[in-house]
Order: sequence, then structure tokens, then C-alpha cells
Amino acid sequence: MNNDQLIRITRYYRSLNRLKTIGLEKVFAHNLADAAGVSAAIVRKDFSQLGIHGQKRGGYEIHDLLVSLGEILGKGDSQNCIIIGCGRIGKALMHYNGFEPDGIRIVAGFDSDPLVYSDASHPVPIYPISRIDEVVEALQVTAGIITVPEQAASDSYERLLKAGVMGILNFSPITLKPQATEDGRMPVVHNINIALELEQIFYELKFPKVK
Amino acid sequence: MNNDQLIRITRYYRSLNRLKTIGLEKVFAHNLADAAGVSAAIVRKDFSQLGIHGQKRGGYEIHDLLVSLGEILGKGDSQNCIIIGCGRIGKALMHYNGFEPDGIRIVAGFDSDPLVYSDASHPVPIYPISRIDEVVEALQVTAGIITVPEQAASDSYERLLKAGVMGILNFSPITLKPQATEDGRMPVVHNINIALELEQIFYELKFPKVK
DNA sequence: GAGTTAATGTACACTTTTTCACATAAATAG
DNA sequence: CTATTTATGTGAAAAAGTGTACATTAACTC
Repeated sequence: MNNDQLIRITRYYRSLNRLKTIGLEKVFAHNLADAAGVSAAIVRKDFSQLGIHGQKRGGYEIHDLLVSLGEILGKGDSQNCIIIGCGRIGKALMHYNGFEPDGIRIVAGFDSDPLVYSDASHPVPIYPISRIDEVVEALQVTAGIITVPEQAASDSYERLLKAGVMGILNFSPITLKPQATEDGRMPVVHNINIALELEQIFYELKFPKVK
Repeated sequence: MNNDQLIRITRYYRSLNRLKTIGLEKVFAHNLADAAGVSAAIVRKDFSQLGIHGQKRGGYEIHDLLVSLGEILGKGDSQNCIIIGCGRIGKALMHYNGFEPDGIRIVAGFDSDPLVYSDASHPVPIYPISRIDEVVEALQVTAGIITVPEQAASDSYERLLKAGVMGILNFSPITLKPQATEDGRMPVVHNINIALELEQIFYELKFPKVK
């Protein structure tokens, strides 16, 4: 499966959940395409490639789709996540309640500052970064979110990999690159650079696409 | 200029700034490719298309590149930004100091809660959402960051457009779609969905690319 | 139950993006 | 000064992705 397709599938999944809560039971490729911001042809092609079949003229059963896509996306597996760097952004993410519907759980935070990790007034326990290995093992952590300052990003990244956390969501302005670990595993890294996003927006405003 | 290329250019710009602070003066397409995570051929092709020329065997002058790319990216223009929704994430972004090096300024926040907007202990003033039009005009705001709960996202979006803010960075889980305004202008919308990013990471971990 | 309509499924054409390959120019070495 | 090395610049090929068109099937209509 390619990357763009994966993005689309997570979008479909999300949109389908919305449609379901509204009370719909069936959906047409065209509707889903609108909701996910793609063309209807691509929706059909995606499903076709994934072995998902609808009913001619009847569209697709939302429930079936959610099950199929859910399996593909690995719903039901443990999706435990830790936060490295409990500054403002890290704490904000800890309190964020948009993860649960997707089965993602923030199970712990880490910080280098004793004042932070000895403070118990957080939704999840915060540990000193030195304890990362044991916590990762004990809580079956599979992904980590990096919300540390720029200069600490590489170190956090290495510690995560060393602790066996192969999924990384990086909010620091450094672009972290996936590199195979000693045991040959390849981490999955997504970099979100907020300043960069804004820059792109300003550019696109300045030079609108004429299309 | 296409979208992927724009992303690459902002990456080049950022990487070049780093290389410059290290003390380098020249850079080869190959180095920059590594730093930006693309292939060397694509770096050369990008520059070629942008009319940027290096020296055969000598690579590219970092300073010249930064000037050229800076012009393309519109550095030097006012890049004033407001934050809609001053919850934890909104406040965290207000305190974020990674915008300044890029010339981006957060100039105001907006919230619907009187307890929030009457509190003066923030780095920038916070106004009730009803005052958005006047503030946008007075402060020459060109972009807005949406950090409100899901149910308020569409409303925030519409208010921004109505106030004339055509650049939108949306952190709410709703995917906002650009739609031409009454006066025919097309907004630029970037959606960042954190849960979705994590989901993709979990998927990629589960089914590693074999390549 | 024949005709019409509505939606899927997919082959094919088209477009965009990336890589390859190599000509070109500059610097260095002998 | 000639040969060699190194990196740019770019046309052509390859690959990837998208859209179009239409055959196919199912439901509805009369």
C-alpha cells in the first residue's frame, strides 16, 4: 500500500465514523469522496485494490467498510503512546481527548526536569527520561510523540529507538529521518513542523494557483 | 510551482539555515538532498526550474540560495497570524518561539469564553471572537490557526473567511475544505490531524514497507 | 418482464513526478 | 597543458498517480 492511499484510508475511516453517527447505513463512492476530499474514481479504485466490494447500485455498507478498514488499520491492537517533553505542547497533547475514539492511548510522559516529573497533577504519570526503557516495556508502548525543544530532539529520538519504540511523531522543528536500527528494524517517523506549514500557507497566499 | 515542490523548498530553506549556522558556505545538491530527505537529482531539478544556478564542481553558495529561496517564499512580507481557540493547544502555540526565526508573528488570540479573553496573562492579547473583524483589519492578519474543539471548527472557519483571513492552519479533527468566497478568492487551508498521523504510524508499523 | 436508471469495477489514456544518463564546465593533479 | 575528477544541468525514459469512459450489475418503473 502506498502512502497517499494510507492517508486516504484513514480519512475514509474517519468520515465513515461520522456518517455512521449521523445514522446512515450505506454510502456511495461519490459521498465518501466528497467527505474525504478526493474523486469518486479513486475511492472505488482504493476499495477495489483492498478487496472491498460494494453492491452495484447499492453503494457500500458503512458497517462493513468500517470493519474492513478497521482491520487494515489495525484497530483493536494496542496503540499505546508516550510523550517525550512535557512542556506546553506535550501537556496539551496529554489532555487531548481526540485520541480515544481511535483507540490510541497516551500512557505516560517523560521530561528531564524534576519539577515536571515530580508533579502528579497530570492525566498520566510523568517519568524522568532515564526510566524510558522500563516504562516502555511495562506499558507495551509502540509509539512516541516528541515535543521537546530543538536541541533535545535528536537525543529524544535516539532514546526512543533504543527503548524499542519504532513509531515516532515529531513536533520539533528538526526533521528526524528514519534509520535502520542495529537489529535491522526500520522506524516510522512523521515530522510535523508547524512553522513550516504556516510558511507554506503564506507562500500559497502570495502566489495563488491559477488553475 | 507545485505543492510538493513548495514543501521541498521550505525544507531546503530550513536546512540551509542550519548549515549556515554550523559555518558552512557552500553546499552540494547531494548534501542538501540528504538534509531535506530527497534525491540529489530532484534538488538540482528544483533549482534548475527556479532559475537558481550553482557552480559546476563548486556546488551552491548557501547565502545566495537563502536569498533566492527567501524571495520565493516571501520572506520580509508581514506574516501576521491569529489563534482561534485559546485552550491548551492554542496557548501552547502562543508561547511557541519557533515562529520568529521565520518571520511569522502571532499577534492575537480569540476565544468564546470570557474567563479566557479577560485574562491578561498571555503573551498576546485575547479577544472575544465577535471582535475578529476589527482586529484582523487593524493588525493586518493574513493567517489564522484553528485550535478549537471539533464542534466549533466550522464556525471558526467561516468567521475567519468572513473577516478576510484567507490562510488557515486547522488543528481540529474536522477536515476543512477550501471553498471560494463570495468575492471569488480561494482560501488556503492546511489540516493537521494529530490522531490521524498516529494512526498512520501504527499502520506503517504493523505493515512495514518491504521495498 | 422489458426498459430505464444508478452505481460499481476496471481497462486505458493522460498527466505529473521522479529517476537515469550523460553532456558540460570547473578545479585539480601530474 | 593534458588528463582526470567532481559536481552541475537537463533531456529522455520510467514510474506513479489520476481521471475518463464504459461494461457490468442491480434495482426500480410501468
